[in-house]
Amino acid sequence: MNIKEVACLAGVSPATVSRVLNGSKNVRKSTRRKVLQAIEESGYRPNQVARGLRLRRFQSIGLVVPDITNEFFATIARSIEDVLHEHNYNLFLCNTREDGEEERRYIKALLDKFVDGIIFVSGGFEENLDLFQGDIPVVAIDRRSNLEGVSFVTSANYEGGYLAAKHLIECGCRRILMVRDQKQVAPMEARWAGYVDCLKDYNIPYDEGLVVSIPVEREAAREYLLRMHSQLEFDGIFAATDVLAIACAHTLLRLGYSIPEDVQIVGFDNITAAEYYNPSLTTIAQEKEALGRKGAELLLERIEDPEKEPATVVLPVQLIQRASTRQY
Amino acid sequence: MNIKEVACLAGVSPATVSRVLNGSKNVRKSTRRKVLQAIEESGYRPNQVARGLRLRRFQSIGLVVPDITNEFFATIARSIEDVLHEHNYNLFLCNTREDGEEERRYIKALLDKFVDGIIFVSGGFEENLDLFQGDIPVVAIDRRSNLEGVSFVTSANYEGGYLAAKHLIECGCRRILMVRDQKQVAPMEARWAGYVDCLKDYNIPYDEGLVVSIPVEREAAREYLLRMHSQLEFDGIFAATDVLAIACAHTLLRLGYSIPEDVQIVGFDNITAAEYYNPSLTTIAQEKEALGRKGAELLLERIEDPEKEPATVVLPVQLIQRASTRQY
DNA sequence: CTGAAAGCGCTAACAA
DNA sequence: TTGTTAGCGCTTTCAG
Repeated sequence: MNIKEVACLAGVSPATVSRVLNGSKNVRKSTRRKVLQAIEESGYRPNQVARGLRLRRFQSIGLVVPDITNEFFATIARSIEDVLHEHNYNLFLCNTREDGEEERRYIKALLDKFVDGIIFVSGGFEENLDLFQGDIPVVAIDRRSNLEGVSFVTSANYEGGYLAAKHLIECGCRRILMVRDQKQVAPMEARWAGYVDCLKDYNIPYDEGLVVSIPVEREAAREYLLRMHSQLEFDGIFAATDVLAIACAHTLLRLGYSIPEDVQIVGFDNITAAEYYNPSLTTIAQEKEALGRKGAELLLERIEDPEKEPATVVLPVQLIQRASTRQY
Repeated sequence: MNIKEVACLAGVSPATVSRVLNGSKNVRKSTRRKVLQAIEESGYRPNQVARGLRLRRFQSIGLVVPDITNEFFATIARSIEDVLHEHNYNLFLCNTREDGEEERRYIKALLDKFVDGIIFVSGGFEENLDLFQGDIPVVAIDRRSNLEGVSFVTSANYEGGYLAAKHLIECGCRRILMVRDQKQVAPMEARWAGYVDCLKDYNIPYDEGLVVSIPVEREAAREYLLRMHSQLEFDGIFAATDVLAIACAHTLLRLGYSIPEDVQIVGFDNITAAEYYNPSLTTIAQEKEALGRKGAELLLERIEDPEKEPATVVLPVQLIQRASTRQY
């Protein structure tokens, strides 16, 4: 069933059907009624591929994430999808498995498929941004892009790092281990910088040996602590993600440490598991929903109005105090 | 840059470029070389929307899930995406928020966009399956569809329920609370049936009061236990999902119970949090990766060869023993 | 082995 | 207000 058949059924031309479909003003009321009825009867649904080819817009956008099973990315994906759905856009999901090569391949495939825009939450492969030469609107979430013409939504990571360190210090910690991603991506650097500056403000000497850079994987955290815990002297941990924080806590508990008595821990992200872990995890909460939502809104605005300037949005973070640090 | 321009550049017709692109045998070697070079030079990439319109295949499939932030669904989504990516297919993500109406809307939108197939992991709204009248291949994962022509991949849920109950009994439990989804979807019914049959086999009387049906939400589990724990007599819990199991454990620990000393708990799914929870959670593991992978493979097979019969695949489950039950 | 031409289903400029 | 027509970029007969 295509537009021509519907036109026949309604006794009008395809153009008129198209007009009705697209809400053009220039259709007589009685004609519109006829057409709508024909559509109803026939159960006709316009072919969006044909429409996309003609309009060079496909009412769909691409989302590039490193790992959809990571709750942080999944939450962002969901809120993006919410916004898109409200606006009748569809979402191509691209899961890059943290692989830069794959990321490139994906971006290319997306461009072939005529996506109207791309949201990019991916993994610090800034070189890949060369691929979109201003062809279509792009929004980067979380990890910065220094590319012209790309909108950017992120959390106040520096403030978060500062806040985490401050809280640990106020809870009595003096030797704070920072467990961070080895990748030098912007959010990570910012969290680290906040931690460093906070120590300085509180006159606590910065010890490079207390900063450990590892892959953001449970195994890496575990392996590191098993190997090093006895040689390290620390009374607090600032883990740059909750996943790392929980892996650290888990390992330390196994080793016989008490939390928060021997070691206090602060994470980052406020994933669901943080609340349900035992002991529940003090953490710096990001507004994950808002990250996605805002990103999607910025993208849609720029799709509808290409003149619109790219924007940068920084969302606040918040300390959520739970049982892995001492009350003060 | 389109096929015509490339053809010009190579000094051939668009048809020939198309032949090269699609690996047709009927192209002289030297011509092929010329064309490939022109493609290379121009950086030409075929427009997949135009191709899709022409071929009536868009090299993309739709994935319908209730909630992508649920690790179970996210893992399935990732493994599906893996398979699709290998075969150069793209994935439309549809997150229905457990809403039957939305699900309908999504399915329609997918069909408009000419997806070549649909994978359906969604929420027990079987009435929605009427929408695909055998138009395109459909695979249902996890929740059964009794529709003709739909392939089906699921885990051995009955066996899992049986296994869970058996383990608790062998660990000494006699009054086993089953906390289950109130929705009467097939996998849930099967887990419950396994539990019931196991009790029978071990001559333990079935007490209806020990089966609690609630929404699969942390809050619901917590609220229920807070209200009922003192009136209920139980020494074990079989929670029909790990999310429920962890919520139960969390609540009981708060109430002063010890796990596994006072109450032993078995979950279902083996999500990551199950291992990292404290105490770590004994659970029935599903092969989540395989669910998605197998589903995607079945779908692609049927897309490539529409004659292929729909298949049903049941994947095994496995008891993972951890600290929330006693050794025996 | 290669090219010309038609057409996938839709929209938009132009004519009537 | 409506219809006619051309064409989005591709593939595929059919001729040559």
